Amino acid sequence: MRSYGQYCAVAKALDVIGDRWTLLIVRELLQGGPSRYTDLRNGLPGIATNLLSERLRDLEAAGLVKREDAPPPVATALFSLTPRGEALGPVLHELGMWGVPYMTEGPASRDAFRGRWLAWPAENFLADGDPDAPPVALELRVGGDSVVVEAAGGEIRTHPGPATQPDAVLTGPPHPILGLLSGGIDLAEARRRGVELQGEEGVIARLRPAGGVPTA
Amino acid sequence: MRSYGQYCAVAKALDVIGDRWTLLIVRELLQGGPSRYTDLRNGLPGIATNLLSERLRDLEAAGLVKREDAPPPVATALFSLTPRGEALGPVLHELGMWGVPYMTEGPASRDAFRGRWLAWPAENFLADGDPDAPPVALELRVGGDSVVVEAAGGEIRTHPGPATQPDAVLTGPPHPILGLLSGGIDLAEARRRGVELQGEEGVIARLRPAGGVPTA
DNA sequence: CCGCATCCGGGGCGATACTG
DNA sequence: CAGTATCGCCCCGGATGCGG
Repeated sequence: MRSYGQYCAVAKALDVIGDRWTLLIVRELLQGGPSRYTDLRNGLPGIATNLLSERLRDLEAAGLVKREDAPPPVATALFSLTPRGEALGPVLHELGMWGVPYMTEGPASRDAFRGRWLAWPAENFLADGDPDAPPVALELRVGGDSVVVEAAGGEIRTHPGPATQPDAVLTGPPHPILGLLSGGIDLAEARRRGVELQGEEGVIARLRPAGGVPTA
Repeated sequence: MRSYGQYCAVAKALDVIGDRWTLLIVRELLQGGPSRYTDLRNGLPGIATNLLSERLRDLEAAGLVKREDAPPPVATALFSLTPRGEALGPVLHELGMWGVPYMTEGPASRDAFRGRWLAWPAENFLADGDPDAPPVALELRVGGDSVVVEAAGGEIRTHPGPATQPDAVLTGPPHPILGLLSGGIDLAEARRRGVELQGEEGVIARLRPAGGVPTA
């Protein structure tokens, strides 16, 4: 990308990751770990193939991504983040948190969706209402893939699913699940809109203790 | 900007602030407070006037910026951030911190510079080495404007200068000042490269206690 | 099938000129 | 001072081709 020509940390950062699609590629690698070209293409609906390959080359040249030849059984290239690339985690976290309000308005007509993208709304809306209780895991299973939300000791963590032993599983379309997490609708209303809950119902109550949005 | 068409918090955020120059305009408003058009133009060397006005319109439409008619003595429009715009503070902070390493390599030949841009390197490299001592203020005066770095109770804060009663003032070209802050060069070498120190020399020692880069 | 390279149309961007 | 107007260019998007 064309440099801003400013001796400023923010401008220099944008010189490196300001190109279109670049941060979304980093998002994929952060959430999915080492990935094949096709995995990335699949996680980035809408990207043109030439842009993906060009960005990967740029990111490699900038030292954020490294390309490895996979071990024998796979025999294909794997892209993964270098430490410098992983250091973008906090940036993406803050950016995602800032963007969560745009999701509560519902998806635009033709928006693509992946279940793992619920990680940011989950971290934003949920809290561990009972820090002294044993850890619980809630799996959100939407549109073919899933995120696991874990609450332990007052902390909320998310990582790509599926979970080995989830205490509860929510299945259904993205918008009512989001409404349930944010407190905009209750469980009965969510069920009416296609959400199914397996496992302990108490998990939901623990993660959304106030019945509203905490720390808004 | 063209939407990514993804129902993801990060993608939605980039739909709003992913356009070129947009985050740098927010940077100016965050650091400088309510600003006139010309102030923004001055703080954003390299931007085309049509882009600045177009971005300001977009930002206003998105609810991140509000335009106010200034009080009588000034009689010109002032642009300032809404709460939603100010909520980008943590994003810019993380982005700036991530970009600091690109500044230690020195400015490119034709890079523009403003003293306040030293805020991020200062927050990154400095620490309060003596939390129990009374607060101190260090002013960095570079290229016509300045930042104030305050250390109090173990915390480092920065805000646009000048300071009312600085305990020390560093004046000089950006690169050796940065080298001094980062620990890459010592005070004697910095002086050789055009840096001048007024006030208490001990302030420098307190802010760079280990003589190296803390929490690297 | 995977991982690109190439080609081409359209629009965002950059620089300058111009206006109230 | 605070923008608007204009124009060339390059980045981006979409489609297709192609070697391993």
